[in-house]
Amino acid sequence: MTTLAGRASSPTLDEVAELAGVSRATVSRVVNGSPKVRPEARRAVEAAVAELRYVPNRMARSLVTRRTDTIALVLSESDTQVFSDPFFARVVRELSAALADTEMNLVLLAARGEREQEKVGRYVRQGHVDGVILMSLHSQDTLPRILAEAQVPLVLSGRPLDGHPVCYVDADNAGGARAATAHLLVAGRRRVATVTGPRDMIGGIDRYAGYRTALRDAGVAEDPALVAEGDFTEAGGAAAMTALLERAPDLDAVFVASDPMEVGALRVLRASGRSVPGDVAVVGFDDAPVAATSDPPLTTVAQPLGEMTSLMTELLLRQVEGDDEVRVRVCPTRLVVRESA
Amino acid sequence: MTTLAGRASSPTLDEVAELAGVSRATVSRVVNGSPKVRPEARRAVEAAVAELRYVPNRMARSLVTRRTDTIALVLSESDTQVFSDPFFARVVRELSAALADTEMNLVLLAARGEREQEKVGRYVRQGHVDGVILMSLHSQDTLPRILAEAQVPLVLSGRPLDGHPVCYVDADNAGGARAATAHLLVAGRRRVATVTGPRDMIGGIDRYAGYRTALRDAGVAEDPALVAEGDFTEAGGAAAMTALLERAPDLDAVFVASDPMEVGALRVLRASGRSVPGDVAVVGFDDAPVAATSDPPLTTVAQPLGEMTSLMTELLLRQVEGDDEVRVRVCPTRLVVRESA
DNA sequence: ATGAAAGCGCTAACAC
DNA sequence: GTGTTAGCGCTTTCAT
Repeated sequence: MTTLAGRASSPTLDEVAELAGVSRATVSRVVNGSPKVRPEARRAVEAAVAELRYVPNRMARSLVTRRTDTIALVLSESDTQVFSDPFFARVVRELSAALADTEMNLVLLAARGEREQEKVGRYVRQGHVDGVILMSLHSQDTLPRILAEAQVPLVLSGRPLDGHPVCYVDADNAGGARAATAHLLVAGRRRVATVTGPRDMIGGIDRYAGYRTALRDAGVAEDPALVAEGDFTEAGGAAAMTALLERAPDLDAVFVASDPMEVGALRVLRASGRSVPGDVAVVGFDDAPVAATSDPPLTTVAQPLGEMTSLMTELLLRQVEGDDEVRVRVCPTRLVVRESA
Repeated sequence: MTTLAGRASSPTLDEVAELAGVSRATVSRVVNGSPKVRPEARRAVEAAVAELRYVPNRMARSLVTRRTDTIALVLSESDTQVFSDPFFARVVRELSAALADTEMNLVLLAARGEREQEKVGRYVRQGHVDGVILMSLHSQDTLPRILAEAQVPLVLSGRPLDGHPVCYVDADNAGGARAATAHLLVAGRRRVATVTGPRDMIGGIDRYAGYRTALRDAGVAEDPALVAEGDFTEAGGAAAMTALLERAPDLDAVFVASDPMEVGALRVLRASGRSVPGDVAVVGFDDAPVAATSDPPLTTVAQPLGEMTSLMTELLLRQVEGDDEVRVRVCPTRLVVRESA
């Protein structure tokens, strides 16, 4: 009992060493799993550790190892609520899964607005984390630059808009959009519209580019009346679809550049009396399996989110281990045909 | 240029001291804003800090101060996606707002499943944070106990189900539900149904209790056919509403225990051909301002989320400063009448 | 007002 | 295999 008496502050390595009758170094070896320790001594140390409920002081350890064993997922946005986005929820889940077997910890940092972004930058520069995975959503974001200058291992989720030479993992958004659009054209659709994402997000840009490529490939001229910009939200998708129906009532297909927007677009489409996919064929970009709940299941472009997140952690951990190389990965997307359009 | 030559590792206090021509101690004083330093020396130090881009090493500082200046918001859940919940998004926003003027940092820790919960427990015990705000959603959660035993400053969001003597901030869920139900009864509604939350969440329990209290106050017997359990999601609300309409087609009012559920319930209600609030009056519990987007605006019970989060940080920071007292706050909820039911 | 010096708790050579 | 020792970068008495 006396050993736990002064429980004001937690026990140190020395106290464990004394109780176990060995030196600090040996305790350290046991705690860090070094094999060069006699089983006998090891047991004594383990007993002492258990009795004192010893937990190593991270600050002391990090001060010498220069490692914190934690990485940050930072979410940079101007004002919108990333958190409500099921896509983001999935990324978090996949990331913690990827780190589950590691002894790496994952912390989330939210940076809305300039002040918070600077706070996050400071946090990172002070050495709280070994590396960061950055989800920066809009082009005018300053955080990518701040973090790049902080000299901290960094992996971007999504290709940076400014073409900065930085490590990133992206989905083949253009390829997926192209495949989706081509699928509609091949099925005989002649008036293929699109609900795009915002022009300042890489996903919106690339998916629109893919749509255009498919049209060009098929020798179809682009009709501005068939293009409406959305904002990746359900409401935005509904608004864009409404605009499309007004401008081009004869459209017979639509490629919707995101999941939530697809839900909104479908609602408007059905409310207008059109049947799906009878009158209008729809292909959506499946960020997260939201569409799976829509009825009936539609053809979608699937993102390999699991693969992407494990690649991001791999690339990041490599940098943490000292790899200087700037690596880039673009994961293939694939068209999942769920009905005959 | 030579001063930035070896930019491999960041500059230390000594380097700044040498460049400024003062001692480490003085640099430390300047960096920490001590007033006991000659303006002249201060300027020299500031110049050196700027030139070297000096940033204090947090680990070294924390090792001696025993403070990290960061608190964690930990989200404990078994499997559901808290992240998709707009309520949670609002809490995060309010919390960072409350800490914006502080030099406290906020990190989010997601703990899904037992393994991650233990990882979070370890993270906290190792001294990475000065305190934690815990959003534990289900009753069988082990994290509250783990953290309580970790001796770390702790504030729960929501009253703990097991009545453990711990600091927490809660909304007056029972009072709000009671007011909502009473409002419906006073308006002359005779068949007041309810869509409850889960039985293992404090919010679900307390709001159901409030509903029952209101019935008892009015001398109305509770009818099991008028009670359906939801899961706080939109889909769950829709399912519960469907069940209610089947079991009690004559219901003329319903108290819905959460925002997303209200959206689902309204959809079902309207699809059934009933007018709202003509045929069926609806009052929902407004966790986040989702209902504001529903049409028409309905009467709701509003939670003072801003007040709650600032109370949580206040209570937590007090503990960090050494306050032992176990304090508890229950914030009043208020009925916002938006239409004549 | 400033500097010298003593640690904070830990890891990592280095000797034995 | 184990102990001794020297720091990691910082704050904080204590003299001056």
